[in-house]
Amino acid sequence: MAEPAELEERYPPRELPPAAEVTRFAPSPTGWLHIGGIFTASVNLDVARHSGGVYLLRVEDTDQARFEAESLSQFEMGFQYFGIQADEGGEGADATGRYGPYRQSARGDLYMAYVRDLMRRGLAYPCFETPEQAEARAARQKATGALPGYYGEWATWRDAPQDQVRTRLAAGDPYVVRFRSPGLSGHRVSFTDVIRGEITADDNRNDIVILKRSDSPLRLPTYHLAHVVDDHLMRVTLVIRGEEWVSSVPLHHQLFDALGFDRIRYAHVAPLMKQDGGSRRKLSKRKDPEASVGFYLEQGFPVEAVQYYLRGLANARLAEMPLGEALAEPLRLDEFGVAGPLLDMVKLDDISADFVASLSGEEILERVGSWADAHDAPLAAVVRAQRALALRALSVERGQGVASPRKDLRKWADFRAVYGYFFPEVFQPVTDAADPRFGGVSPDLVRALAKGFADGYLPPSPGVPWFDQVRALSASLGFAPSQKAYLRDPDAYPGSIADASGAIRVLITGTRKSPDLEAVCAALGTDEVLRRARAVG
RNA sequence: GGCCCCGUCGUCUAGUGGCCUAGGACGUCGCCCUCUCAAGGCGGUAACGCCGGUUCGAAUCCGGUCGGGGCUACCA
Repeated sequence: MAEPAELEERYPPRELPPAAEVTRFAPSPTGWLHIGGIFTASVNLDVARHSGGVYLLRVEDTDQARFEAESLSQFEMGFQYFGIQADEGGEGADATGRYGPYRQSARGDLYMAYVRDLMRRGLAYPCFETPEQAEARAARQKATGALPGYYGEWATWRDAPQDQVRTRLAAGDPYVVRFRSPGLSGHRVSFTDVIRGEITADDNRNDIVILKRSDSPLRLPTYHLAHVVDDHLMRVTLVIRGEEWVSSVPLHHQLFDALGFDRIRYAHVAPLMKQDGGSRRKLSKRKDPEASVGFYLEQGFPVEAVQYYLRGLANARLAEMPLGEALAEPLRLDEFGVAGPLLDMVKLDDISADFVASLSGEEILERVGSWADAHDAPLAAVVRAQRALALRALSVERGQGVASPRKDLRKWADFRAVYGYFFPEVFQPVTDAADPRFGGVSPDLVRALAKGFADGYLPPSPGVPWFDQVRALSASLGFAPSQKAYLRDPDAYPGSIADASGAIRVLITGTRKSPDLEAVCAALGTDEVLRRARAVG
């Protein structure tokens, strides 16, 4: 096993420009990433990139109980989708690199080297307290109003006689290793957080566990030791992590000091929140589907939209910029809000709709296609087989010369519902004249409208007011020429032009809500229009 | 309970003692456009948690209070 001095040489300081930051994102493999994780990872990446530094990914798999095997591939899918490419440690389990390994389960020897070092120097000690005893201790502390933790009179193994320790060791009794905290009760410490400024808090005086129980298959460190050892050895310069860690900083500083490492700067970012009844709470993967990165992939939210939204939450200034500019603009840590923002899916929808509306039909089709490949294979097949039709459908009220492009797509999962009827493979012809979708127009009139429309059908052509044929047909069947006219004297008409064209719309599209009928008919082609119009019996 | 952090429209926020009658964006409501939608145009709605203090003057400073969040694990 290596000595600390050798490790210093094995992992020397990086040769980087002065202002370059080495950042990292260190998720635990417990399923899909949390969307807040994507947020934090993006911030780390952004800071490293814009400072000319290095962004690395480290997998914190020290919790055997919560480990989920598929996490690693889900991480990769998530990072790939959001374009978060790590400079080091990014290629999953086999990641190699100058400062690796990048999975904590593969770094056992490193942690052990430092635990041994601390023990030799009397800064750590074995503790034979059983889980049951720990529970009893916590209960007694609670009952007597004492602060929880392993300290003072409660720290029974802190200064246990050497021979007692040796006996237990010889007997093979399981133990954990605890850090001998130098913290004094009532002692205050302060530090500067890059986002939150100066923070003063009680010093840590708890002898926390740094090495987990000796009877587990792998001898693993707790987060605290792993963080300090890893971020030092990987020569990280700025730890950007979730706010839940702020209160551990005094402890982490003690660990850095005890190990003889330089302290690292911290930036703690506020967590994404969720409205829950009258109050708010941390967005939770367990309770909130939108907390999981898998949700965004399944729904097919455009990455740019999600990133734009998230960046706007981080730096409000960026939310006021156009999307492209905001994505290129460096994030500024000192502009971060310190209170956790509510994740507003309505706002995200709005941003997404705007973004999709800025795309060309080709671009949309490209993205819908690759989304469907993974999440809706039948749709993928249709869209690829009918590329020309799909492009015609996506050119309806979209593309150059259109003043306000359609905003009916927010995410790729919407495509089937919003554009599905263009495709004969997806569309179900409406055959029943009494179908409720005709909205109160009598079956006889529906049949008359269908027949009249089909028999006299004039395909769209430039310069011809196509809709006039619908007006004429509508009028010939007694419908009012406008909604206003109808409302003035409802008894005089079977409905208005809106009802008549609505019925035709249902025949052609299966829904009362669709874009301009002429444009839809142009995209479908005459044969298909007539087939649909004649489907009703 | 202890420690830390935070408190401006429903949401994200602008605001750093007078430019604040508190601005913007999303939402929401209304009107217009209109063959239905998605949009678009125009207009409205809505906030400084509360109580004291400092000051000629406070959203901005101070104290208290209330509310919210985080941590308090052999989870990260």
